[in-house]
Amino acid sequence: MASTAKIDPAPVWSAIQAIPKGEVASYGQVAVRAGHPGRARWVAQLLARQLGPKGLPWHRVVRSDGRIAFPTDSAEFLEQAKRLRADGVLIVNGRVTISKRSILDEAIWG
DNA sequence: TCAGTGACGCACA
DNA sequence: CTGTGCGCCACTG
Repeated sequence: MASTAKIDPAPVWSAIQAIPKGEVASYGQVAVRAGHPGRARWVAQLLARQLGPKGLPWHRVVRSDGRIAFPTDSAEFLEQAKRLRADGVLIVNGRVTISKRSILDEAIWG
């Protein structure tokens, strides 16, 4: 069989959808939640390819430092920052102003 | 098949 | 605190 055998991204979309409004999660945390620990880059790649369902709250996925993955001068950055603010998340210096990484660690699922 | 790439993460200075 | 370097792994051409 010549199947491409690519990993099923479904659990990844599920993990992102599971992020509560007003909170954010890191790529690594999403990867773990999706059952693929250490695949943070893979998760980022999926989003970069703009795959996944339409209503996917991709803007709630940030770096482990709470930093937005895009350059501060990028249009994509402004887009994500705008959406996060709409969710009630405050952004300062391109960084999510949440109690350190309360969420990035395990405040959500841990 | 091989080599390059990247919306990452972490250790170290 | 910031900046730099390396490792990681899946996908693309």
